[in-house]
Amino acid sequence: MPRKVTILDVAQASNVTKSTVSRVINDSPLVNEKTKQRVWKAIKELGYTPNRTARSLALGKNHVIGMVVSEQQISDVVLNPFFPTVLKGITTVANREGYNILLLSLSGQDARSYTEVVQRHTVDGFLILGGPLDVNLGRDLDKMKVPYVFLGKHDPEAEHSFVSTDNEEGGYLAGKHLLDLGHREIRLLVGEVKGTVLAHNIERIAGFKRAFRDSDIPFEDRFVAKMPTDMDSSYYFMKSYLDKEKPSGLILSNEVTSMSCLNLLMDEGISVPEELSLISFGDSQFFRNTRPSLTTVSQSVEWLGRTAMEMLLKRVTGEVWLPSKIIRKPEIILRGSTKKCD
Amino acid sequence: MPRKVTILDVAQASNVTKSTVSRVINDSPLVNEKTKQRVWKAIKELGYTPNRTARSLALGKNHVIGMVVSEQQISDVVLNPFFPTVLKGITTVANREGYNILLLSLSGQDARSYTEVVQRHTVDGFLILGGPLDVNLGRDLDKMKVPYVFLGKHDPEAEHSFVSTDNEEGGYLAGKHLLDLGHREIRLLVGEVKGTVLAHNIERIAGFKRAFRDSDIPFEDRFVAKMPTDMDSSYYFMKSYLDKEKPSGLILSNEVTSMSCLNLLMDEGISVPEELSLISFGDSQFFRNTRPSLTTVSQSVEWLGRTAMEMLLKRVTGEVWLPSKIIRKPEIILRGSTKKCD
DNA sequence: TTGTAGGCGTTATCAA
DNA sequence: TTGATAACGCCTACAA
Repeated sequence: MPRKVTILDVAQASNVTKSTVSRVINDSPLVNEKTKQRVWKAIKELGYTPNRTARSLALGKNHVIGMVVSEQQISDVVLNPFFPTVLKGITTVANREGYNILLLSLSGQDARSYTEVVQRHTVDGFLILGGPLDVNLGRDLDKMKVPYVFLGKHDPEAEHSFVSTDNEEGGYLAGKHLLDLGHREIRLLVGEVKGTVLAHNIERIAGFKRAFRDSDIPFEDRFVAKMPTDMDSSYYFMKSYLDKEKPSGLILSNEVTSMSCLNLLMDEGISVPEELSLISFGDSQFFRNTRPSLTTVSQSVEWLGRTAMEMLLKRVTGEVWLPSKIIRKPEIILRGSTKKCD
Repeated sequence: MPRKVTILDVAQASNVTKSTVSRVINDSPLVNEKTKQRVWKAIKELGYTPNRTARSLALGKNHVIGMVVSEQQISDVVLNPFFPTVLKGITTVANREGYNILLLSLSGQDARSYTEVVQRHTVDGFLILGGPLDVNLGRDLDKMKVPYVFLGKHDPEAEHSFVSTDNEEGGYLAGKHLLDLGHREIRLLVGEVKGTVLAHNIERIAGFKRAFRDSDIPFEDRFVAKMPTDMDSSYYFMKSYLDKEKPSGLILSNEVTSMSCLNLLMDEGISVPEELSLISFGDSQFFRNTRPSLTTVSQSVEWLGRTAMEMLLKRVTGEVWLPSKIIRKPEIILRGSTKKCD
């Protein structure tokens, strides 16, 4: 096998030095038209393609974005439509701008394991997928001048760069919708991971309470409950929960638990929305194709991915360096799973 | 901001040269225990982490695998559980072995765009996700000594490295199962992409026919039909198809069209399996959680991902270089969507 | 056991 | 307009 053809081979073949070849492939204006043609000819004939690694080393830039997914999440990925959807948004922008995505999974959650990754891989920036992170991470990365954007992490108080949806508003919308329909026995069920409720759900609960205040209806603690997040456990949780509680309206925090719930209700012969109104948080497209289709507080997950990537590339190129936040208002998409309480 | 700490900084801090530091971080045996300790101490204190790009350049290796997804596929990714599932298998192995995944999307389908990618990115190998590829690609990559594995591409004739399931056998299993249950009006519906039937479906059709031969039942061409693959089109296709045809058994080629079909049958009030028996090809886990749960010809998608990655890494490390093929027999998982024809 | 020196493939800064 | 030459950060003979 012929060894890889380098810039030097091209230089010799076209009777110039590497410098000139380098200028040619980088489209520098200060090179004679004639030699330029000669060099291109040699490039074509030899089948030369610049080596990215060498270029990265010289430039300190890669055109590669590290997409950080905690190991826990990467296991949850199956059947949870969040990941592929957000990835679609991310890759759309990345391809358009000539960047590639390096999948990085992290075992630890501390800032140190991130900064280690930062140094190990010469990536131009990090897109960090949600989940509970060290509070100082954003600050540390900023201090190290490492471009990053959090996706789906919503911590309005901190000076981080992130793209997220307004979860408080989402909780409000869901609660308000059911209350407006006349439901009084309504429940918000939020997932718990290892005993803790994730930040976005805490915000949703806050919004949920606001809906009650807003409607002058007293809120009671029993209106909120925690549940497991995987398909099987959530199914059995729902089963026993509905043995005790008899809500007329139910709000679920993600696609997986909503599917479980839908399955259970079908198995138990409880009809939606006749006997129970159902709302799910989740991607706008997902519950369009269930039976019944679900009224959804929409997350626009693909939009999240696109926007986060665009924000990140602006930081990478230096176009906009300052930390910035984009919080998108969710919308409630009315479909067939909610009706007036009679 | 302090500039990045390099091997030289460590060397100076510990009163040795870069060579020694290099030996220490690469765990070379020929270095004094005492200096080793001294160097490690400096590494810790300075927070040094080796730069991967530089290392790649020197070594010609990266510990990065390029995962090639055609642009068409990356758009199909949403809601199609194949991608996240296979990705889970891939990342599981990659993490275990210390490799990372670089997402590469390709616009072209010709060998040239691949070889270009091969040279551009210094990745150690390519995992190439299914779909219709240039027939010569495998040969060309082999010729260039570029490690690769096709995933889900099954071309038993060619001397390629690939991991796949035995689609012919899958078609056979599905057909045989329905015939054994006494069904005679059965249909195999395969997706068509831009007017062409993908290779794996052609094989399934062959197996489907074999099931008829095997049962001494004459096969008729009308038993096989092509259908669109996206959620909406396939729904409307099914609608008009079932207006004309009245099968008692139906086999669908993937998760998306099966969901459409399930939705349509529910909308039309056709009960499964009482009025129609249904079989889907797809991941073993997916249809466990539909109502009814579907009898599935299982693809073990996660296994595919794991196995392909393991095979690839063996080629990358040189442990096994020769092109090899792994074809897994599918199994039929009996669930609630098929019953005896009465 | 450690140091020296050259190379991996590019880019960038000077001179010429 | 082009050519030397020195980085970029690490690895590895070869020498000491």
